[in-house]
Amino acid sequence: MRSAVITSLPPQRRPAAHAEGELVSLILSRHFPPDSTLPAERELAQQLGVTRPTLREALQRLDRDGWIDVRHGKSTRVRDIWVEGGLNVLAAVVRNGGPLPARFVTNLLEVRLAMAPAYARAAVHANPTVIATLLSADARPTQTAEAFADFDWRLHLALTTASQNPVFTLILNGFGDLYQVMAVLYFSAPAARRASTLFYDALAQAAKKRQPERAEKVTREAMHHSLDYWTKLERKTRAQEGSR
Amino acid sequence: MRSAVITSLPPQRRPAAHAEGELVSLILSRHFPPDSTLPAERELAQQLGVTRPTLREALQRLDRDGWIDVRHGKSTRVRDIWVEGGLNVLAAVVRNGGPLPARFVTNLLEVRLAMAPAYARAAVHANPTVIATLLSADARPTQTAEAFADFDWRLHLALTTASQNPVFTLILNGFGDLYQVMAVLYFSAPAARRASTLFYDALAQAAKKRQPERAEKVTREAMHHSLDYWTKLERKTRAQEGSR
DNA sequence: CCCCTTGACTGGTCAGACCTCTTACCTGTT
DNA sequence: AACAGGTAAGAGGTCTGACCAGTCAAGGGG
Repeated sequence: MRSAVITSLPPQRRPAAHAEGELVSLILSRHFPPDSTLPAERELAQQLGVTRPTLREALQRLDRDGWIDVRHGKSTRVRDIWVEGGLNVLAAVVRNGGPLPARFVTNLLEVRLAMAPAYARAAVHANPTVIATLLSADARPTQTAEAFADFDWRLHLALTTASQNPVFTLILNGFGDLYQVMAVLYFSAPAARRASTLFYDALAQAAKKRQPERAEKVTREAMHHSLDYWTKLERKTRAQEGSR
Repeated sequence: MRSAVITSLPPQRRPAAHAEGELVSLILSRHFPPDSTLPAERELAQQLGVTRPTLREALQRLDRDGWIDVRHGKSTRVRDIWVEGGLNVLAAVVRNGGPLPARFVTNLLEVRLAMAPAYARAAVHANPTVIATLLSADARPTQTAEAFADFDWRLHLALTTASQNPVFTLILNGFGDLYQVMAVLYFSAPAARRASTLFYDALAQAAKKRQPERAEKVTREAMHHSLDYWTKLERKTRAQEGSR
């Protein structure tokens, strides 16, 4: 790309992406604290080195995600994302390497623990064969963390779809990007892979026998188990470095 | 506002809002079916009666919400929102009066049933006094559907905040707009208001006595009850009109 | 036959002008 | 002195038309 001589320049975000990323960073770093007000667009555009139309495209996206509140006539206000934001902020924070809440992964696992049993049950109730097929022996992931992460994600997505409740799918989509990242971490532990394999077996059984309640139960146990596992692992890690 | 002489003109959306709304409608009506491709921006802008920069702002927002997939060089693709969309599509669909999935409210109530017990428990565990205060007698809503809807929404929001798990809050924010709309409908039934009052009492008790498990239990029962109630009501309505 | 060039098509960005809404301040009236 | 109205500054919203930059497939050279 470009003159191909200069090789190792950073990815070089395009202007709009640059502006957006920069703003997110500035907000996360509290350079623009919540409830403060952003500089006027003309000025801000100049500061970020983009033109106003470009800046505005970025602002529109940020507004939609809940980072800011732009309204005609008034000056743009910075919102408190953790209070007023939408699910998209998660992905954005991760993309920009911002500081996630300390127990962030735990939080995600808690939410999953709350939802997964419900959609697993509904899925087995409404569409057991699809689940059974997906969990059949030959579709199982190989023994690598990446393969497991991918399979696990697809499984949950399939479960929400099969559950006939699109809201579950929409919520899950909000996690998307991070799920895989954190899942690779999680599945890098052999014990985690073993535990999940057992879960898949149990769920496959429940699906084959068309037992929604059983599916709900095994899912809850599995989600609970992974949450516990992560909590312990986190405690251990924190103890041995004492960071952040 | 304005010359104040002409009174009943439709709200008259501004160009950007118009373009966005129009596109959403066209997608929902399958004029632009999922996985199809949108006309080029220059052409589309002309068709919608806006200029390209304006159209692009709308496109950026739609992209962020998961309606479309715009990528440099390729032509913009329409996504299947119910599969690839984010939580924001809910609000957008409602705003544009699109056809919601048939059992839509039921779906929302199911999700709430899955999550509310979890965050109620966490909230009472981490922050019982806040909950108790919020539920104290003098803060209770008056006997109108609107007051109940508002109070109920604020309660759930407060619970997620107090739960110390921001992910719950972010998810809930995604519902926001619709929650209130559907809640007013729900609470227009006196029986629903009575049931919720009992739930508030029980939750207040659990908070005062610092019993997370009890909070979880009463919340689950209450959510279950409202789901059942709605399901029956829906069945009745459907039976007597046989519409859609 | 394959590779690479090239051009047409699509989105991305720029520039600066002008429109519209919000607000606070400054009038003139009561 | 208090209030209603007008007014202008400053913010976002939109328009114009030109040019930049990816993508992909058709066509020409090795």
